[in-house]
Amino acid sequence: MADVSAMTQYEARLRSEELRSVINYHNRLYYELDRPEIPDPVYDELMNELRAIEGRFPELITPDSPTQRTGAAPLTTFDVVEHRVPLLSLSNCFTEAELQAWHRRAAERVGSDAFQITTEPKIDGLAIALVYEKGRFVQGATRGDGFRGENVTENLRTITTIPKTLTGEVPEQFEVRGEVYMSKSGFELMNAGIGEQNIERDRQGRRPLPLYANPRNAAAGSVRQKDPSVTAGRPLAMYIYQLGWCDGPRPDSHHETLQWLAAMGFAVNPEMRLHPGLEDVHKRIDWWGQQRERLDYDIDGVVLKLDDTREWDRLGYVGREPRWATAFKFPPQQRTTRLRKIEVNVGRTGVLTPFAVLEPVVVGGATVSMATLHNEGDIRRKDIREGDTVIVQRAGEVIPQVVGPVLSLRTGEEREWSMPAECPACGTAVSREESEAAYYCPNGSCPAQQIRMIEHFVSRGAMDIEGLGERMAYTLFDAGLATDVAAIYDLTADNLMALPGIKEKGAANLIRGIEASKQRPLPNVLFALGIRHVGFETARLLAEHLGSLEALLQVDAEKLQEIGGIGPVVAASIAGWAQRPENRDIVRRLVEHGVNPTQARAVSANGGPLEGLTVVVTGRLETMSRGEAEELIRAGGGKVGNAVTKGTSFLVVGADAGSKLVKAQQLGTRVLDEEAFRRLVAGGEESVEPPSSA
DNA sequence: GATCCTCGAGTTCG
DNA sequence: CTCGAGGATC
Repeated sequence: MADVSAMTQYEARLRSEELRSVINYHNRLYYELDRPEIPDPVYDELMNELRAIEGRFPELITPDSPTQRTGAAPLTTFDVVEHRVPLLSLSNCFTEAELQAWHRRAAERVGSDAFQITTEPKIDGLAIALVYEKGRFVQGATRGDGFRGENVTENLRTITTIPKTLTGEVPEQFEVRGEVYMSKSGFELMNAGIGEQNIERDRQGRRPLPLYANPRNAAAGSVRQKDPSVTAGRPLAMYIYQLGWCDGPRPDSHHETLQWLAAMGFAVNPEMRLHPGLEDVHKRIDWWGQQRERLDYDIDGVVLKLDDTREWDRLGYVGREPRWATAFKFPPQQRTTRLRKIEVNVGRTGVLTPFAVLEPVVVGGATVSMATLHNEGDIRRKDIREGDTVIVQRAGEVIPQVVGPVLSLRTGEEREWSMPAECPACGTAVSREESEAAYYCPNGSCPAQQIRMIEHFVSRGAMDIEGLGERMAYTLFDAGLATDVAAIYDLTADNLMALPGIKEKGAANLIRGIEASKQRPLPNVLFALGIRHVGFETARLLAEHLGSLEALLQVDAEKLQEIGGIGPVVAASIAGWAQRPENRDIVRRLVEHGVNPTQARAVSANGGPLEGLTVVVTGRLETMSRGEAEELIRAGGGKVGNAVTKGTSFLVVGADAGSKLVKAQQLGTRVLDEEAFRRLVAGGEESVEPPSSA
């Protein structure tokens, strides 16, 4: 978002005009066509910027500004329903300070800060109002613009969690409000189903059906189907969160109201809580921030309401937003920012990888300033240009990713990008194999590649040299002390102390780390050499075949192919590497320096509890590290898998598990938690537990 | 020859 | 985590 506080009035006017037209455009896509082009948080951000500008320059507010409405005009294909009491929106809080400010304002009007508050997860679905007469469901409508919505009664009748008739004593006429949503698992299944239909359609030469981007869009699209039988086939559900209007007496508190509604037969979210004060609310919000991925529905925040409904009238409204409620919004997982330029990174194999240099932006709690763009083809496909406003998200909550440009914000100043003709590190002309996606720097002595090679050599899983990381690798290379990986073993304490920032102790530590690395197992050493196509797995196979480091100098491409898992390409790569004089020299010097790989422990013959099983680990484990878990699997005679496939025996799942867990559920793969996994490894689950074990 | 699976390589932030 | 590509398998 642009810095509004620094804008001149003239800039603000231009920007607000631009934002208004962009937002109106997206409103139309979203509300009328149900085909949003940008994700909700991005839309929210545009709205926030416009609000910020209008807040600072109120004279710029126009009657047609999207901030002056709560939605868009309803679709014409459904009958219009006038809401007897409008469905308004909630104010938002993004920080603790904003939340406290809301609480303080409420406390002033209540005359005390000792009031109870309810919280419930804010489900990302669509708001719906249901009208009941004499205990029967008679009408359901979307929120629309808050005053008038669409009559979608027939479609809502197909949702099983919406009661058609109520039980017990109920008011003559009343309205309830809630959220219609689609579960995450239901959404995955539905999209998978559409995917299968599309394969069939493709065979028949028909156009594919559109996939829904997320559960929210899927829910909205499903409720607004012309044919109720289509809606009936969609996995929709509804939670009621409020009593609208009511002909008759109603409870004096929000939590009692919800209990009352639940007794009538409505589905009420079981996660609703009553809190004595704001401190307790904070705890619940923090908890939700941690746990929200575990829910089977998307939430984008937590809704707070004063529990005492008699206060609601006294507190009233600010504009369109009630003072007695607010929504605490979680930091968005997607944001927009400006893509300043595209630069190129050189990998250890010479692969050139473009990455985006971004205007720093906070996404999901971390400041993102760079993101990989994979390769030139990907940039073309997504039509990403330098200067674009782009949507950034964190894949799997961690790795920043550029989703794509916001086309509607193009100014015409953006520049298309293509791979430079020369390597940015050494200036050598780049090349690309016809069939491959990546460009390479063909210069083996390119400094960037050499540094990456050293980083790889010393990294965890390879020689694992303590005290030698990315930074030190650069320092050594820069000082001419690490011309190749074998040169590391020529280092002396005196050499090191001549370098800036290294004193006696640091030098001694590093020398000790280098010394210790000489005893790494053979697979690690082979992996460390950085031979193309030889990752850790292939290095293990190779180690079993070779038996020693020296044997690498005698390899033969034909022989290598006899090893299961090694084909012609990998064999040629290994043999080619071993043939080159500079590589032979490295191996010889390593051996001379006493790099004496201990042979890999023979794969435990049999009898292990995991014999013949492939195990995949995902999520954050509580009592062991990822590496320890993998060690346990191997020790038990099992194989460590990277991805969940139908060959996977079971999945060990920790906290915040992501796509792997979803995949396992789809495939019906057995899922174990840490506890069960430990039991299995410890002695097999069938084994009889001795009575003494507690 | 097509398809499924596994592996390799590059990836960001704190 | 994601993509691309190599290897195994039918």
